[in-house]
Amino acid sequence: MSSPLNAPLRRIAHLDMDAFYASVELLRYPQLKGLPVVIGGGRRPQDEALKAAQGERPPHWIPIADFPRLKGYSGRGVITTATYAARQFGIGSAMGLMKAAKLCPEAILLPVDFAAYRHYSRSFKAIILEIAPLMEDRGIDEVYVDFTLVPGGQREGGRVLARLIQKAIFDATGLTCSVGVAPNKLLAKMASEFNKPNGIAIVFEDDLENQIWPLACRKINGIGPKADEKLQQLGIQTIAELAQKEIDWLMDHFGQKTGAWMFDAAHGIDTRPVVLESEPVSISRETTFERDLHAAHDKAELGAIFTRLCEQVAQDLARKGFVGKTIGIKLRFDDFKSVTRDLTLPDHTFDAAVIRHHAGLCLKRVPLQQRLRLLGVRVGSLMTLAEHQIGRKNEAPLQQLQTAMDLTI
DNA sequence: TCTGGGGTCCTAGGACCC
DNA sequence: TCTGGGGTCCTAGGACCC
Repeated sequence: MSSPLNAPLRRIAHLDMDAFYASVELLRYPQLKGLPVVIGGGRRPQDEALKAAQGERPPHWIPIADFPRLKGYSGRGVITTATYAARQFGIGSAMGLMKAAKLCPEAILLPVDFAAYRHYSRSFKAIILEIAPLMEDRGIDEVYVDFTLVPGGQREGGRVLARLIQKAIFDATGLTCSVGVAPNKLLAKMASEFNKPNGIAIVFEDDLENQIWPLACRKINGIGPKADEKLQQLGIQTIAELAQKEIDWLMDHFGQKTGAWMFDAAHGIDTRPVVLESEPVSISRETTFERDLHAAHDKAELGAIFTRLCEQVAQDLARKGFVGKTIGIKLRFDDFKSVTRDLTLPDHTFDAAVIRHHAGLCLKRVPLQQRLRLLGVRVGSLMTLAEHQIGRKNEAPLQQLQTAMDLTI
């Protein structure tokens, strides 16, 4: 390495809460410890019924087998997460609730409670920020933290600071997490999976061949099912095998950008910084219907849902202080194929009626013979309301300036 | 009885401008 | 006078992630 002698090693941590939703629920209902518990549902009438079904049982509990008897039942819920005890039965996230009910009828079903998870999410992130100020938010249960210049961040390669953060989070919330510390985000993310739950893993540059190369390519954040399948067809299973390929070969098979990225990833190279703040690119709302709807036959119902989605997006924009000028829709048909349409306005907006009107124009561009299972509304090309207002103030002088220049030319 | 919701980023073609 | 390339915006689809 050509870095100056006294320069500290770059030490990036990835912290991942252990079984976050399930752990929060177990904090609230310790009686459920050790039992198969499934968290899911997520469809409004059902969730209401689920909460109403509490009766003699503690809040909102029912065996999953009772689920189909709930008012508003549509059978369309999926599992968001399952406890280890439930996983023993073969239940996994994204599985349909009915399939889970077959696998383990006595499993306890809890409704998803995002407000509670957000509360714990804010708590653990606030604790990290007190200890290490350079944190990147990666969703409700994950963060990256730059340990490089934090006091103690270099001790034992980051292990000492990782332990301190784990303890602070556990003391304040009762929740455990797993931490990986490595020279960059890519490796830290992989390392945080090494010793789950409540574990710490430290990776140095020299550990690449021993610790990273034996892993499946799928373990690289960014290689999903499709890329993995293609790699397998090319005879590549492990990261070691990926690392043996020439960059040109990878670019030929996966494109310039992806090929070069794969080459770097396989060699443990990742120069992405820890990003402290970022602004949203788009805001959307979508919903899967309780039953498939037909554009003509269910016109009124569909129209009401469409309008509600637009109003929700408009509210979200206003609440977060954004305006957008690309209005888009998403449809999913009964065969699960989806299409999108969008259009860009001359000016930004957060007006529900404007969004509704242009979303409606988008909808007119889609043939609607097939039944629909999902409808979504999105607003993109965002800017903050504040920026937008400044822009408007400058509009008049700018036009004057342009006119003046036209005259000059 | 299949398959939620909210995001980001990339690609690729066409329009349009210089 | 067809001949070229670069840049940006728009739109549609898809992979991937939490």
